[in-house]
Amino acid sequence: MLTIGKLGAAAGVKVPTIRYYEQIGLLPNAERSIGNQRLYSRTTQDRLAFIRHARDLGFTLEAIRDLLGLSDRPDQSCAEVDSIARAQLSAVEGRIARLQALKTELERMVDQCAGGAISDCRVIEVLGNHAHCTTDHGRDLHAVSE
Amino acid sequence: MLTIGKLGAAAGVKVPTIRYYEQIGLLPNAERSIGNQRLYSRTTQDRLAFIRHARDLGFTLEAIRDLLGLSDRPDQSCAEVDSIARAQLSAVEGRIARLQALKTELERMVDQCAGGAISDCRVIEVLGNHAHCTTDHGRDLHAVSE
DNA sequence: CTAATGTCTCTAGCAACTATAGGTTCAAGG
DNA sequence: CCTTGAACCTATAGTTGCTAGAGACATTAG
Repeated sequence: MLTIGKLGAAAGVKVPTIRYYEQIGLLPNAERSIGNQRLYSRTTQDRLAFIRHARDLGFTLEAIRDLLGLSDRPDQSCAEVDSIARAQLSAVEGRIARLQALKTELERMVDQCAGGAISDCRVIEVLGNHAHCTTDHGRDLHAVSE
Repeated sequence: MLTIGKLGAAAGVKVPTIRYYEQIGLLPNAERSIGNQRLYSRTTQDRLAFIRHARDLGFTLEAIRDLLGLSDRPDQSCAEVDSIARAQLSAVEGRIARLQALKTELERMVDQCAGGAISDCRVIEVLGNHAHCTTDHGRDLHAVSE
């Protein structure tokens, strides 16, 4: 059995984050020692590693909750798992496309900066006027990963 | 003079967002009508357009605050403006690289899914074990744009 | 004049944590 | 055995950039 600190170190997750995951029900309520400290088994360590890895891949906690629920029913079809993963993939692809457009615009901006006074600054100029942009960079809502 | 609703429509910013910007000091306290409603001039409309555009390009509100402060001193060097823009560019570039790694991993995951039962599911398997990954996708903290 | 829409303030909520405060428990050293 | 310090506990508030709601006042169209 591991203490919360050891578990965190092992999984690469900070201690308050583990308590937070327990609080929102992603991790089961931990067993407690006589002195009321949390104790974790191998099973929980695996579960936390799963969560951590999925977070690294940009899945939301809600998606992870679903994936964990599905992984607890090993005899069912993995169609739903697949669809969650595909949704995540296409979210990532969309986000890349958006960022590419931003990158183009930002490059144009900084390339045009001649290093003079602010009154002539292209960056300020461009920011003040969207008509200077070549790409249709829209809004980038809902980041795929924190 | 525009009411807050007209201003929002003109700039593509929602009304509560405008009030929020005023609250955090990004926009000056608006003049008021006799009935205590906010009234906006052309100047404020430009300022809001600037903010909106910079947000679209992924600048944080803090960065925008700095840019606005700088743009109010037109006779100074634009070196600082340039450095903020370059920082944003490199943040975007880093983020693209990260997302490319995620994309690779997600594609591998979903490509390997044969559509069988969850017990054989590659997605669950890969998520449970980082050793299956080819790329070193780390953590993607601090999204460049919300 | 009335009804509908727009505006006002204030408060709370979202994701996914992180930080702080003030207290308890545990393991090691003297 | 006792003390010190690290690690743990709970509970609450803060982060970013908004968004949503409640309940009251202002404005405008018919």
